[in-house]
Amino acid sequence: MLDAMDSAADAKRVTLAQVAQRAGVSVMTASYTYNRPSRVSEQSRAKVLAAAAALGYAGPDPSARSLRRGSTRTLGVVMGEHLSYAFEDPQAASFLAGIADVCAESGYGMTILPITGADDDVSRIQSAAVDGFIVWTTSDDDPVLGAVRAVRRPAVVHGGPEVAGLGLVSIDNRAAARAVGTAAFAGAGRPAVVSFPLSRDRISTITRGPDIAGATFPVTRQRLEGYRQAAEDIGIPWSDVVVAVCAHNDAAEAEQATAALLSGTHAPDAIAAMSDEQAAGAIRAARAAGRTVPSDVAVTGWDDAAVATQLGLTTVAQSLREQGAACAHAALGHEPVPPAAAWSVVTRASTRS
Amino acid sequence: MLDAMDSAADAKRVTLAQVAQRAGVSVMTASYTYNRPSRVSEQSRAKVLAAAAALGYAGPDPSARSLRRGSTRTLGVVMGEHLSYAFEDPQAASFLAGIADVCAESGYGMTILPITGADDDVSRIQSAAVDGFIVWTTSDDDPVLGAVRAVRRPAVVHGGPEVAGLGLVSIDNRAAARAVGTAAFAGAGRPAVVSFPLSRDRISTITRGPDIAGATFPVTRQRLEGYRQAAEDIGIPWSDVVVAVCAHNDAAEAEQATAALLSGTHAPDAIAAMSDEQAAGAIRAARAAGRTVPSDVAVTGWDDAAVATQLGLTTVAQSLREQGAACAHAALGHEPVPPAAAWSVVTRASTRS
DNA sequence: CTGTTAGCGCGTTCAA
DNA sequence: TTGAACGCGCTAACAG
Repeated sequence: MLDAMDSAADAKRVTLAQVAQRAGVSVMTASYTYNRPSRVSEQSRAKVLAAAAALGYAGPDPSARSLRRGSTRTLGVVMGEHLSYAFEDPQAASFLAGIADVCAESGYGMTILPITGADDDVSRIQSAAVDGFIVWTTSDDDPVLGAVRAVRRPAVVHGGPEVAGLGLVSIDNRAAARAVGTAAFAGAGRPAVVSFPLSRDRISTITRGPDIAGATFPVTRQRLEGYRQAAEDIGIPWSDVVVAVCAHNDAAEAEQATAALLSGTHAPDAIAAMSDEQAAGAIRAARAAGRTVPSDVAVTGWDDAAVATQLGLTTVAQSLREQGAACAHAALGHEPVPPAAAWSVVTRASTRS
Repeated sequence: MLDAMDSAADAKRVTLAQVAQRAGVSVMTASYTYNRPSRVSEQSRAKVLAAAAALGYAGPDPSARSLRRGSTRTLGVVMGEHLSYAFEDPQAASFLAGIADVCAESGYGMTILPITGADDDVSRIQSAAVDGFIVWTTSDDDPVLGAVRAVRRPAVVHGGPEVAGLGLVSIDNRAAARAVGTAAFAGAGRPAVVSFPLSRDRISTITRGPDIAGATFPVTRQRLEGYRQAAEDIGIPWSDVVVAVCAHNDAAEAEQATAALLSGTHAPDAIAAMSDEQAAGAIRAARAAGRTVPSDVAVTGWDDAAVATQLGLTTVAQSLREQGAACAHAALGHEPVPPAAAWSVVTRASTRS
């Protein structure tokens, strides 16, 4: 009965062997028709394609092909535990676009691995049918990193942390922070920082000279180190620098934090943020508090996004898109991981210097 | 020699069989350790995990598992030929976030299939190792649609076109356009439209009463039909309605197009756009031309994005995130495709009524 | 240009 | 609770 139904009309699962049989050729000829068409005579090819059409065969099964070839032709991207974050953050979007560019031209797919922060993250990594991994910046203690390393496939981390056995694509955050911090703090007496979270608990605080070494997000840590250096360069000890740690990269939260800073007794006259979004929030708060930028308070951002141009923000320019592409090339084994990505400080009207 | 190297230190490709052998159990026991841990004695499980650790075995091979199970636990998303577009458009980002939500909670991966517009798009679809497809709105004649249908896996189209055999998740664009168009055109004598492209060639033009039926992007077509209806409702024939067709969904291009409309001899006093981005561009152009919104020219957007709140735009509210989730559920076979997604007109200060 | 052989690594079957 | 055999669907490596 089953055999009787197993005809073209039903065709739940048509195999290459069935196609070959119907076409009156060997399975290999059918396989070649799909994989090396030039190695098959015009005649055979036509017969195979006709049989495939008749049976409703849509091409070789991708899983079987992957198993046989030992390659999935797909790259895995791990974007951190905020699912939506990946798509809502414009910088992350540029990064993904860079990966997509390379995948498209290489004929690769791009699998976004949803990470939830729960224990099963590790098994999601293990069971991902991908040839290589790209990990968006995370904390030193993220278990995902161990899982990615354990599967022994090519893998690259963007931003940090640096993990033995995995590549790293990043700018020199410390140097860039020192440079843009120098612009932010020029002529200032009370420099402040609006920061990304220090660790995965994402606690918001306002403190002076927080412990930098204890921060487990390496990108945050390195930028704080750069800002500390910039403060010390103008003779301000880190313990005098007020740092508003925000839970998320978000204009609204940065605005609130900046408002708090400015209403305090030791209101800053210079603010180095960690993103243009945060800087935009800081500027809004400054204006709401009746301050003029940059004369009353200088502000710097990071990333040189569209909003930076609009607001005339001094900021760090880097190409997340190129970095995404570099990660993809490295994960594909096309190119070695480049030593360090390019960055520059773009000086605009939001700083004094 | 090869055997000598095939030890834990090298361990290029460790199989479950090797793990089982080293653990002194059968392959099945090892398999159960990973797939049905409860069916294996504590002892055996420990032995298997120890052997796995010793050999550097990272878990069952995903491709082999997919082949055997007949399921990849991955959903494919087809986002159209602009690779970066998917990530740069905030609406598309929300949509992807909705899909990601569902994939995360279902333990599924999410593969973005890079579409280039070239002939190999079809083969990319065919060779995608996914259990189902979600197709972002495209044109009636997009070859991707045929390819998706041909693979006979669950598939959903968002927005349109409606394809036999594929599900459709969309709002009623025609009804929504008529409703928001009515708000836009209230009290107007010279209504105009700023439109998405009509077809895949993405030609920009400014014409009166363009041929609606010839538009191959169904979403554009349906919205134009709604706008025509809204114009006719106030006694203006479609042939008198000026339509600026933009190549892309982009504030800058809409601004330029609106500037052209307003400088013409028959300057509009009401503009219905197809996105909030476009509406934002239209408002900028109107102000630059010395017009007041809405008294000189009313403007409406679409999507109720953040910019709509900022600008006080009358617009169509819909949740792309929920629609993304609905697509994912349908593609997973969890739920049937819902009949039609919810929408509403949000009236703000950019219209007269 | 075409066919034969031999698995890729795993998990479902059935038996013990 | 565990084991042995088999095949998921396909393609690399060889002949012919």
